[in-house]
Amino acid sequence: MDYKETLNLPKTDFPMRANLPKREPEQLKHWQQIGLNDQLEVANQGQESFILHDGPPYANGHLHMGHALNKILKDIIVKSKRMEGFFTPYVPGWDCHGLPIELMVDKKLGKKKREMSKADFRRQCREYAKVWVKTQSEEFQRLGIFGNWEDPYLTMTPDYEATTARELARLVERGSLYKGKKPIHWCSSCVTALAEAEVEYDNHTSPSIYVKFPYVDELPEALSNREGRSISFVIWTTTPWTIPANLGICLNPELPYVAVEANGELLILAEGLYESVMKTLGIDDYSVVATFSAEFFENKNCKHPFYNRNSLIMLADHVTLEAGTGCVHTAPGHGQDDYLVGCKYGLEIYNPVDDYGRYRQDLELFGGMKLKDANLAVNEKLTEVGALLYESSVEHSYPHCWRCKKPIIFRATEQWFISMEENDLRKKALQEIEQVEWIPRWGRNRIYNMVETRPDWCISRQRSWGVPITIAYCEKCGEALADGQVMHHIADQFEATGSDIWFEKDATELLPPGTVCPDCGHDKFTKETDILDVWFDSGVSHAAVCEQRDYLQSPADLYLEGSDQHRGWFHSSLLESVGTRDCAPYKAVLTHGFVLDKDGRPMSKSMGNVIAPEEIIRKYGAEILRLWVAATDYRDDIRLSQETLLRLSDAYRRIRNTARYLLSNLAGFDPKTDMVADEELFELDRWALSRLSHLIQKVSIAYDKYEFHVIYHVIHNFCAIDLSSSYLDILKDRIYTSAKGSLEYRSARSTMYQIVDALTRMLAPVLTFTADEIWQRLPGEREASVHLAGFPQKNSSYLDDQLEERYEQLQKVRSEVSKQLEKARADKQLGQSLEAKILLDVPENYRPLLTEYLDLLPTYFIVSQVELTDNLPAAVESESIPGLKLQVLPADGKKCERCWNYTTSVGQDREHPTICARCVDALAAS
RNA sequence: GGGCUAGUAGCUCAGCUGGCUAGAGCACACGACUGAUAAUCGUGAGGUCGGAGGUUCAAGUCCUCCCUGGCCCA
Repeated sequence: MDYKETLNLPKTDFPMRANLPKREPEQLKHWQQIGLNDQLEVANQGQESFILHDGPPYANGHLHMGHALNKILKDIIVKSKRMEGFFTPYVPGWDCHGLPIELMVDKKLGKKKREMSKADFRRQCREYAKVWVKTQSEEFQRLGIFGNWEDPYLTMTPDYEATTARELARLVERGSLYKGKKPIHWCSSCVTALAEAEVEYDNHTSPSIYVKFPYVDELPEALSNREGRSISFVIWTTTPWTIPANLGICLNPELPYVAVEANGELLILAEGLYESVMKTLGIDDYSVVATFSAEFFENKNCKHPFYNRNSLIMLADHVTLEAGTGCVHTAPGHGQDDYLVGCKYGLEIYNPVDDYGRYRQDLELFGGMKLKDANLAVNEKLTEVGALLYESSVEHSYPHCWRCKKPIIFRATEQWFISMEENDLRKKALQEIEQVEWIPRWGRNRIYNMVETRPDWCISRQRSWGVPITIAYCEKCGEALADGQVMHHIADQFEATGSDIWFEKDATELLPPGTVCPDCGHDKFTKETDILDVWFDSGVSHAAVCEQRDYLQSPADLYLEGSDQHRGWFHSSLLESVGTRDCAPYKAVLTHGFVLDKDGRPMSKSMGNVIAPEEIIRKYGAEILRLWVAATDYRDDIRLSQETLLRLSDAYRRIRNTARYLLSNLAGFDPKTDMVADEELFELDRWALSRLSHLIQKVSIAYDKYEFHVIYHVIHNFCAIDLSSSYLDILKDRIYTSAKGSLEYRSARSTMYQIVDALTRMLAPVLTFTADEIWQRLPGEREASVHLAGFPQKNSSYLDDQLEERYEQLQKVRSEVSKQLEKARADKQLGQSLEAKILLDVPENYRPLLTEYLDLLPTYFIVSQVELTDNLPAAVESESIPGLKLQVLPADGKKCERCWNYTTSVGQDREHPTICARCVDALAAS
């Protein structure tokens, strides 16, 4: 007789190999057929909601790992919150305006653009953005991310643009908006102002010149005897073209300065620098004739080297001894520090440079000249007037345009600003930062420091693809009509057709009928041509999305983006919301780090170290990508390498196989009729359920704290240790050999059923595909998808610390037994552990426990017999359990053909002479 | 240069307020099984905890400096 046929061997059609790249698309299709997404969006409606507001990715290009990381994290959170019982609608969004799209379209259109109206050009941009929204949407969905993909938010839709314009109007109503002249990064090639984020620093070779500014004011006492002699301040600069805009010289109030006599004239520079400067200038013969503090010179004047005007001497902290002369050339229209100190001393924010990088026509000496040629011309002029002391070149880090890569300039132009001080915006924003929960905690400091010191927000962009700044100018007097009501009137028109209307109609049509200039009463207007900074667009999403959709709410429960968004979206959203509503748009902000390669370097095309999500999906499946997100502590930067992916595939297989094995032992199991009552469960099974309950607790806490890597480790360890190498291994004998109707069989199956059911639920937010695949094979009546189900019950009645404690002790002994078995195996004494009998000499502290569990020990150790004895001549003493001695002997009796245990009962039954008594009983019972 | 942040075995992570020979899983090596089988089980070998000082009876854990990275700014 083939007794194998009488065993309850594992049986399942759940495949061992996942073949995820092929299976996942099928599952996605199935979900679509059953309308899963729609069901999820309304699941738990009426319950407490949890709103994770999506930060919009930019609608350009395929997804990279950063996108994948971000959206998968969000997805895990949304799924877990939903399974906890929250109502969790999730509306994905896209950032659609802005320079990068504009430049891409620009490039695509080429010369055609010249014949195009602004409105037509914008339509092209809109189409371009649409294509990428669709592409990225598909790519996100391929990752198993659930959400309202049918109705996402786009910053370019009419309703959204209307909100954007309204939000601007609200700021105007609050008096936060002003037009100012300020030096900003300016790309003469792209003819646009650049945001700081649009500036890249790269090496650049610039001229390096030392220039004399003749001092024309009262002399300090130390030099009073030099009356009538030539005295000059020496400045150093790498931008000769800014000399025509020079209005002053800055000295550091803390530093001593010296007058150096050389070649019959006096030069003034910082004491800490004069020696090196003299060396540079090639002057050997010089002497210091006086030393004095900078204070004396404050508000005194030099003369501009070639213009008939003064250059004011000022004091400022930004002057250092790191380079130059300690006397800093100051052009308030061409530098940030220059601007600030210029404001302080009441200088004009003077900018003689036009949009195209040329001096204005009216500039004396250089009018109309391109800046390219200006450095040379200025140097010539300086030489001519005898002011140029030295000229060379220097390579240094210099700002470049992020798009065209050309060097940019700093130049003051008229711009619209949101004031940080008006309405106490800065102060209120800082207060609101304190109200928000920042995860990790240091995020608070990061954004706080930025808000504390940031300048006013320049929202003007001299571009086409964006929401217009809806301000008109009186044609007659030029006064700006920045009126909240008027702007709301315009915004209302955006609601229907979008902001394109601003570029299609003229001012009279757009403004409320009868609008006249409040200043001069004139009724003809021109439109502002600047558009809004895209950060303003996305910054209003709390108003355009969370407030507009009745199933959402603002402030949102959570914003979740990369840590760069402390300066980006978290920042702009905060300022916009505080500026209009006096409160932060989020209750909590979670940040993740950046995806780096195996060496901790950023991934970049030029480095050739990029791993694309698409590649991972194709090779391993989206599930492995999701597992990677879950397995790593994302609060810091996270690395991604091929090895990591291989390791994760292994881990995935481990989890999958554990589930598969559990399923395979549940064939034909019906929880309705086969479940064993808790009090009837075998002790080992109760142990397993206690372990499971602990796991559920840990996982629940980890989901709550967004610590997914803990979930991964804890579940993986549970599968590998508690289940695979312990519980399931020990259980094999029982589950395979016992009679189907027996309590021992049903107890084991009831337990495995609970375990696999709970595991599947806990895994669902992470292993979205696999969890549902398991779910479909689970016995019992259940929801159509695991994603419609809840997390496992936290059944604390299974928790039994004392039981676990006892089994922990047993486990220690088991481990010692394994070691001895291994030695016996190495000595070729045995193969299968069932061939062994174990003799134990147990120390006092273990004796009561092992005596109590003596009957279980063979099962627990997976050997045929265990005996406790103090007579062990050939025993080995354990290293980790003092006093424990073990000896491995061949098992008594014969091997049972059915259960493979060795026992003396084999041969006793006449009908079944090759099997043991226990198996005979089992056969009789089935 | 500034703000924030990180550096524990090949990989991913534990190590709380300083306290027993620094842990886990995976990978690796070796072995067993062939009734989880492109599985499963066991055993083993891997770390001067980025480096150097210091505080302490005692430091991966506290302090200082340095090195190497990351994000954001200048």
